[in-house]
Amino acid sequence: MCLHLMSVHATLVAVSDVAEQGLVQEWHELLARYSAVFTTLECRLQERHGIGANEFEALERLATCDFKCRSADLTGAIHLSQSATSRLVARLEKEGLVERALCELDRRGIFVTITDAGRERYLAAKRTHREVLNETLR
Amino acid sequence: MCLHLMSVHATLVAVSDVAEQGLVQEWHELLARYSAVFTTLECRLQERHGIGANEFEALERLATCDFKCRSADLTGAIHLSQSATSRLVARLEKEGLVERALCELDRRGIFVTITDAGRERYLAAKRTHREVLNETLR
DNA sequence: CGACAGTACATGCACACGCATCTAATGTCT
DNA sequence: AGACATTAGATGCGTGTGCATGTACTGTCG
Repeated sequence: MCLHLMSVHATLVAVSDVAEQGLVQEWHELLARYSAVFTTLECRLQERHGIGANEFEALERLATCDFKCRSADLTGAIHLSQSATSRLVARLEKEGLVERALCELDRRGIFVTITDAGRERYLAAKRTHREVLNETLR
Repeated sequence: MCLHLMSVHATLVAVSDVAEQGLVQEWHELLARYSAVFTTLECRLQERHGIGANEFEALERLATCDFKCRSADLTGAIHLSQSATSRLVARLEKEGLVERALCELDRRGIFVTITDAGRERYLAAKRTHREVLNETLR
């Protein structure tokens, strides 16, 4: 009776342990995968086009979605904090790849628009980006 | 004839575009997934146990693999540069969670071993860690 | 043995990040 | 209209990171 309960308990523990191990393994694979892709992207985009992986994501967003892109929208698209996005936009602006425009309806917000130079840089970097994804995702 | 070639070309472009879009989408999902898990881990591990997600990975590695854990082994296990690993170990040591021991055979290297306090901290944090994985991985 | 390349880890440096906070503008409630 | 909470974005600050380099040690070759 007591043994019976113990074995049930042991089985349950074993089952949850197995499930847990699977979860941990999944996380480690996710981490390794992410890490490999991101590092390679960062490296190759930087050396060929002078922009980081996050900068590229922002440019891509701006190049494809074009209108109604407020700073807050970018924060949602790329996975960064609001402050990091703000500085990211500042960097891109300093490089002349984007422009900040006041939003007349809500003068607290700003519109971020991509410049011609930004679009050009994006199109060039896009090839490298896809190339890296091809190499590193499976 | 010319039209025929053009349509073949157009089809090939379309096919490769579709494949490319799939790859991009896969990358965005990977990024979003990683970001959600890591951020939550970082946040909850920090507030409950005073360690970051990378610190936890290092402790887990040390707690389970125990012997022959050189600093370089850690660099391989967690996805950080050699210098970041060095500082990570320094932080853990300052908190009394690990110890650095000289390696007699090769006096350039060091062995990193987990302390009792470190193992205790790890076991406590492990629950939180698994909990977060359960919540955020699907 | 002595010089010289290679390896393991530490460290100076610049920089990107998140958190907390600030500023300016908007909405809301009386 | 005036006071107060809320929101968008900027910024000071502390910290973690990668790159380049430094330091100590090992291995090899003449």
